[in-house]
Amino acid sequence: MVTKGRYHHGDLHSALLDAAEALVRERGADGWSLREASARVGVSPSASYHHFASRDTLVRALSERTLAWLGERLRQECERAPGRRNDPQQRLIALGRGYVNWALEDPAVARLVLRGGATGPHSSIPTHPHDVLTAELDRLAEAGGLPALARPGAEFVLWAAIHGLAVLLTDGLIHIDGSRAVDVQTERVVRAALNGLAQETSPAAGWPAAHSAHTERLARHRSSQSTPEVDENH
Amino acid sequence: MVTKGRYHHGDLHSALLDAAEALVRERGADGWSLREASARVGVSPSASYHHFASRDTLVRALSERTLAWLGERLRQECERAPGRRNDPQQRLIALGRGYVNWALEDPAVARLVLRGGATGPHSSIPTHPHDVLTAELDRLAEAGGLPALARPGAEFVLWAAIHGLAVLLTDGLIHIDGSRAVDVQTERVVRAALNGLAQETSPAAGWPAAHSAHTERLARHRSSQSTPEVDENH
DNA sequence: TGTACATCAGTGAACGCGCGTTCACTGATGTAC
DNA sequence: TGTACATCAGTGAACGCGCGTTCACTGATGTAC
Repeated sequence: MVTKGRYHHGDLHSALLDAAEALVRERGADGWSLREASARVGVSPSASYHHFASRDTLVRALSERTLAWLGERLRQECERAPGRRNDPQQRLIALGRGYVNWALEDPAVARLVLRGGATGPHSSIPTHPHDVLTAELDRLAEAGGLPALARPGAEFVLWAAIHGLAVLLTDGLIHIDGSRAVDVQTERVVRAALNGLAQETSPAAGWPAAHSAHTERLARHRSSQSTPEVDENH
Repeated sequence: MVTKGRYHHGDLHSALLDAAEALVRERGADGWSLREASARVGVSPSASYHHFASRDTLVRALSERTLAWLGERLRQECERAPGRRNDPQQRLIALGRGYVNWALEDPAVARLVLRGGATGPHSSIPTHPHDVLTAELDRLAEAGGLPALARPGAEFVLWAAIHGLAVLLTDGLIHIDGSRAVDVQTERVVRAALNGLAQETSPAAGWPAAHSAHTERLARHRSSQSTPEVDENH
């Protein structure tokens, strides 16, 4: 894609996202400006306002693009998991590793994305990481690896464990040397959570009580499509 | 403590920490400035430089003060845990609840503190939350609630689970309505992790592989005290 | 007890900076006829 | 195929802002004699 010397850039939207992503990697989640991103693309700062309403909008768009990419990656990692008959536990371990390894490979971007709040109210990310997790837990439950009474809300237990490990590592509160050791630790965390859940003998009181912001957004989005006149978030 | 009209403030150091803490609560972890904190105390911006080398130093000091306070609070919550004979599992559930509830009660400060990195290289926090956790796990292991082979590194599994839940909640990625439901979810997470760990039948390969930044700092600090000439972090 | 003086903890003005965003504008593109 | 013109996607200057930090200074404190 040749863009040299052209007055119209061609794809400034993606180019700005790319530049912002690179800046996040170089300078940290907050250590960059809209002006820098524009300059890097070779465009005046005001040009970005034809593509993003504000700096914040750009950040959110980057967050969503990354989440969609990550969701797809995690889905693939589950498919590639070892073990005959597509062992659902191995798939979940692969998912956890994918999440944690991504966070360590791209810590600054991960901090930006996982910090959350940055996700827009109407995002509809095709393959959200959270959706991949719930699907894999459904698969485990169907295969008998998780009692039916333990299934509701299990995604929040597992997500907490995996997410916690990921952010403790990217924020430098825990150090683990070597990617092999990281995998071992991730597997331990996932196994402990799954085995602990599998041992539950009574359903959690008052369930379901927790909701993922992503799922809530989806629900709101769908209901606003069927009955647009009650959509409070236009 | 009357400070009105005095040229010398008396305790500007703590006053600045207090002001910064209040500003974090009002405007978020990053939405405030050294100048604002000084103004709130009623002092010129430059006065703060007699007490903190930079804005960053102030942030770190606030972080450490809060961690010390939290550690002490968690220790007390463990003591107050229900169950006869000081049931070590109940104590760990109380610890988890203390951590998560604190994060929800004071989300902006929690984000600042838990983001980490903000803790100085030579901090020696008297009762660090991480120390409380390891002590409680030791107690559980001694009481027979955790096989000896599962003990090494168990703190990282549990910490990941609790920390993950706390940050997912404060960052708004998960919503739970009502503090009772939060307690239920926290208990579920802690129980799952502990029960999963208790089921382990072989020690994790290559253990110990993980280190908490806090523990590392302590070790470095101690060795630098005994042999100050090899301290690389003066 | 009184005084000289070093030290400590403030002041206030200034530095240089880069930021997000707006505005009137203009060059390029693409479509209708 | 050629032309008129609406629309789109840029420019560049300016706005107002608050920031962290430094500097020469001064008022208050406390200690030695």
